[in-house]
Amino acid sequence: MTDQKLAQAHAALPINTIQSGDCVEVMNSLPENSIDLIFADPPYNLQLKGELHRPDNSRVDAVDDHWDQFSSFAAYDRFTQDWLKAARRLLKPNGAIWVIGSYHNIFRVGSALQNEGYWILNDVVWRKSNPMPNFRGKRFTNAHETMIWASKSEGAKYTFNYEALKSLNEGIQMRSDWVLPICTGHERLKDEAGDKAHPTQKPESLLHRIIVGSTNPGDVVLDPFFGTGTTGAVAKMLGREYIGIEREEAYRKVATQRIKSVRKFDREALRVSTSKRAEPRVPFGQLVERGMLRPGENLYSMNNRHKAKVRADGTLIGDDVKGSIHQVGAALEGAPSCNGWTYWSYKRDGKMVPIDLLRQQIRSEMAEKPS
Amino acid sequence: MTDQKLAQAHAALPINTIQSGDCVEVMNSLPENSIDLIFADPPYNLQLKGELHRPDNSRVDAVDDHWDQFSSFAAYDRFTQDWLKAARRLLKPNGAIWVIGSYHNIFRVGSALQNEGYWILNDVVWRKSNPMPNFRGKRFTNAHETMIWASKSEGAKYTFNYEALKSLNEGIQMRSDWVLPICTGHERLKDEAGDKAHPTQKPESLLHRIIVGSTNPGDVVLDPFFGTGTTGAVAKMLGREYIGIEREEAYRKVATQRIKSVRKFDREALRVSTSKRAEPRVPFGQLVERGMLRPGENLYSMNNRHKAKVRADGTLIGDDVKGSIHQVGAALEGAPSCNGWTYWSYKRDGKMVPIDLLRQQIRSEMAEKPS
DNA sequence: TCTATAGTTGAATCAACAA
DNA sequence: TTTGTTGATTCAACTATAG
Repeated sequence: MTDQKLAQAHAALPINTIQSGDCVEVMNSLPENSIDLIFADPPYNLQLKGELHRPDNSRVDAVDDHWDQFSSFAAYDRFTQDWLKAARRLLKPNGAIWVIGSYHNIFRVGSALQNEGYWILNDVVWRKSNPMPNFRGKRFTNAHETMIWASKSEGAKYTFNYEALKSLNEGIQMRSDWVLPICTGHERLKDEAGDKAHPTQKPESLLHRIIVGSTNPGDVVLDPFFGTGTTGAVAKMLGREYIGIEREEAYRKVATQRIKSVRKFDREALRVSTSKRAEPRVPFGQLVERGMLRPGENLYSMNNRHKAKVRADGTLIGDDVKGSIHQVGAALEGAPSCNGWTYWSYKRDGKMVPIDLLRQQIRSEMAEKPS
Repeated sequence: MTDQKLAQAHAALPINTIQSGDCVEVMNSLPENSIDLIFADPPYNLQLKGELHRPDNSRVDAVDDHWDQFSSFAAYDRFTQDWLKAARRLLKPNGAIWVIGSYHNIFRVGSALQNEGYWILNDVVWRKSNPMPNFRGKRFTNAHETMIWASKSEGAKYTFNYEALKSLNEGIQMRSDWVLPICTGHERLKDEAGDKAHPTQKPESLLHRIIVGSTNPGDVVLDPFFGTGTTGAVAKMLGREYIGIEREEAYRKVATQRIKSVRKFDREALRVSTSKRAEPRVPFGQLVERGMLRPGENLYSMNNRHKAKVRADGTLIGDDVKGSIHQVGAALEGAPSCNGWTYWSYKRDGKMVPIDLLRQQIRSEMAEKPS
């Protein structure tokens, strides 16, 4: 499309503004088939009950905002269907949508997307490198969120910048799981009181990948739950146009200020923080789970003076001691610490084999196809 | 539960067998509230040709002859609702279910779970270390599958072997993303022709983690889509009982053969790390009764900022506060709660000794001579 | 200016038991 | 069923302070 035609098409749209009001009403007021990409971070309907404290007795600041309250799944489903319908009307035939959520809501969202005629292209998992732990030890650390990427309909020619994503990933095809840190530090916006401006601000790195991967420069990106405007900020950096919709004035204010201070990237700045991968940590338990060592099997110390039995949970049990490979090794040697990986061997065909060889085997498998 | 009672409860169940037939029919023929864990890997090919059947064994309306998205989803939803309903009837009140799927079906499954009254505990991502690449470069490498872990209902006391899973992960709390390789090599079962016996055989490592984490030895694990019996094989290894249901005779045959050759791990190897919660409760007053602490003696807080006096009835009295070791600790710290066992120390020979050591002493005496 | 240590925080459906 | 008591439980980053 020429610049002139592009300008014409954009003229009917409130490009690079934040609209106030209900997202469905605002979306219905915009022209159909006009948007290239929609990114949506809808309320998750967390349904939190009481308070939660950390083991040090500090209180967890929960997401208890009014906008996350729904009376039932049915009410949440109606809300979801309404905004997805309005969003789909806006999308160009070859446009696409990304929606992010957690297990509280993502299954409702995914079903609604399918029901409304969207065509799911991938679900992508955001694996958080620094999630909040499960303080009471009652469940798994909630260490990821799920994003759904869908085209307007089956067979649509959606945008996918395969090579750009591949180069973002050190030359390897981008996978459906992305390891990225949560939004903290200077990136996390604060209000006048110094508290977080928004309870669920998303990291720019996430939007960077999405916008680079599924739009081209000049495309229009709409975010119906704009919040503090991460979508707008990243879109502007990357030379895309944005339209935000946000009900809360406080959020609109913060977002406006934020985006104003964003500069469009020059080519040089377009590099992405590619954190160097450390050697992946391999838990000993994985050798057991994967059947490389069998529960009940004996391990033998390097000096052949001690032995210990492997248990199903990846701990060892020796004479009067049990614990990790490191703990048991240290206890048997009367040493303050011990590297269990180099201390223990197992027997195969009458020969002693260091368990560290098994770790190396796992590491080499992981190294072939990193994230 | 005693061994005798366990045997009685199991008598009504076809323990350690593979039932043939439609999973809904078979499940409805089993006694309610009898199963500890259900693992399900349901079919998820929505375009599949007539594989879906209702409880009455009638085929779900043709998906292949007149392709229609909505009727296809509706049919899959009915199928899902039917088997989830039958499964929930079977579960003990504190039982749990795991279901695995991909973006094609997992959103339907997750919504159905919530609609049927299950309570989602986590969604867990299986991050494949060696997935098949996306050859055409049109989407992201599909590098994960999603599992949903749910209890029978909200508030149920599901089994979660927190410490065992933490041990499997080298002492760090297990996260909701699991990095495990797909099933290949010797583990991948072949048919007579040398082709893979089943298209979606799951790795044993996956089931190892699930069964160690959410069952105890002797528990009954049911798999309504048994396939080549990974669930049964791992359950047997880990000293759990299994019930498989499978329509296809070819799969039943492979699974039977496979499970026969599996050896159960020895008893000691099956014992896993347990949490402190499982240890017997010791009233603080017992330390006073036994003369380990004298009435009138002072206890000192961990941070050495507070002290309190022990009274003959096992309560403490500090400045303006009296009550249990926990209540006084909480009051002095201005905290909502406090674990008095780890908060207080006493003095012996000029040194501070945590009172928790005295509790451990009592516990070890109890272990020697169980009442 | 650097290093070491202590403190803070993040979309969270986060207890069990006895009276 | 409700209420009160006991007591178990955290990981990675970033920020602020002290030395």
